[in-house]
Amino acid sequence: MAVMVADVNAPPDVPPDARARLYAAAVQAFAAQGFHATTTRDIAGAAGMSPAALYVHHRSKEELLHLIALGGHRRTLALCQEAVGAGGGPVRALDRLVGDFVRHHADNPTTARVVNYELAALTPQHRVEIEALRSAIQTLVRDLIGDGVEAGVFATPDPMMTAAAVLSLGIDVARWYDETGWSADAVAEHYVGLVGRMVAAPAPAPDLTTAPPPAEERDRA
Amino acid sequence: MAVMVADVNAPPDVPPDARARLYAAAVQAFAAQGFHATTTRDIAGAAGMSPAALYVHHRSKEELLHLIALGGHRRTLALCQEAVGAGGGPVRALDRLVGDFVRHHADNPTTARVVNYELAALTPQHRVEIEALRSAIQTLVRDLIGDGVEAGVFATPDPMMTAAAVLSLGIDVARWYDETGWSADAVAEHYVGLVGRMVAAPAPAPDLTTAPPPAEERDRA
DNA sequence: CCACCGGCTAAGCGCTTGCTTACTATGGCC
DNA sequence: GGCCATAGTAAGCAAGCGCTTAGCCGGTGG
Repeated sequence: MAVMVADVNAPPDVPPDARARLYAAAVQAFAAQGFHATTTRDIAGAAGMSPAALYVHHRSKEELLHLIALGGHRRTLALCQEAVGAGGGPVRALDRLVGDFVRHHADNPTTARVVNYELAALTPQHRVEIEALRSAIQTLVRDLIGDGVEAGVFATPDPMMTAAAVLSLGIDVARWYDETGWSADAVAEHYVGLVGRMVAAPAPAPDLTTAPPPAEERDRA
Repeated sequence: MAVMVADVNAPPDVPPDARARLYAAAVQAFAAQGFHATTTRDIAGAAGMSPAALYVHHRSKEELLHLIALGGHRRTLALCQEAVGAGGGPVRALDRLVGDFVRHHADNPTTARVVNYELAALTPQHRVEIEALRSAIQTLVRDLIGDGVEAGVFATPDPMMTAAAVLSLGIDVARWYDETGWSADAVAEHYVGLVGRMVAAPAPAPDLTTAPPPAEERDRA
């Protein structure tokens, strides 16, 4: 039991030592091989300890996964909230959200992979908790895009689907980022541009007395 | 459940019976719980057979995964090749590729999840083989976008990154599609629009004697 | 009628798993 | 020094794992 700090989320714990080492080793192992392919011996060994040491600092292997997922989701949600809360209107908020979201996933692809692809291994209760955080993130992005459309600065036929696409773009970066040599900033910047074009309103609106065309007027051939 | 095949590629075998049932059960189980959390008993049981029956029709659990991954990737590659080979120029080809790619991943999210998220469980040799197919798909999309940029019908600062984004959009659909009530066609159509806007050249080119501005002229605020 | 053969299974082998137990070493405090 | 709490370990348990073995069963050809 030991310290039992009520665990804020991860290793801001008293000794930044063994517990944090186990946490870090679990992140690496879960990301590299998946939760179920990782043994408690793997984790303890990578942290330089005997198999039983894991249970001195953590209740179970699943609790480690829960800790990682919780911390990761809280950080992502906070990042999104800051982007939206900083003001400046939907355009600036979406730019910042996409930039920060992508940069975060490129800078932390290992954690992000665990956070996004290992959730099936959580207990039902923990799953529900994490799913609520994911839902909050999704709602935030949906509302941001919806607000922009209402304000006339974005144009997209279905804001919910577009929100799904924006989140997809960001999350999936973690899957392939470290196979590339690209810098996190370069990818983030590029993605801000892509999303900006995706949702751009057709014209800067020189005339809004007459009803604007409902988007979808792009000429392709 | 019983048969549930619907898969074109994998079991072109003599009896479309036990072998195909095991294959289908493996797809379901790998997608739902992951490869390592799935036991050979799970698969055989879901196929209505005893544990040992799996080994009458397949060499190992990993061979089943390999079969699934191979079939899935071949189908996706073929779909991309058809879109590009159908002619009509880069714009039409990209429209078709995105539409078909997204529709395929929405119609077969279960297979697609295995195909994209369980590759770490393959043996190194099988991994290499699958990675070659993925690389072919990626090259195809990169070249298509690159060609469009050269032809002046697309504009994007980094075609390789944009290709990564396009593939991300399509692949990630499989992760969330069946939590939604959206139709595959609706998602596909929407995504064709999103990608079209992402890569659209700035103007339909009414005047090409003067050099066109090198993209990035979007007014935001 | 029988020998055969492929599909299928009951039983189980050797090994690994997550986790527990019983114990030792260490260091601060009276 | 005596004491206890804490961090850590060696050993091991019950359960479950992938896969094999030996043999049954029913249909088919001679």
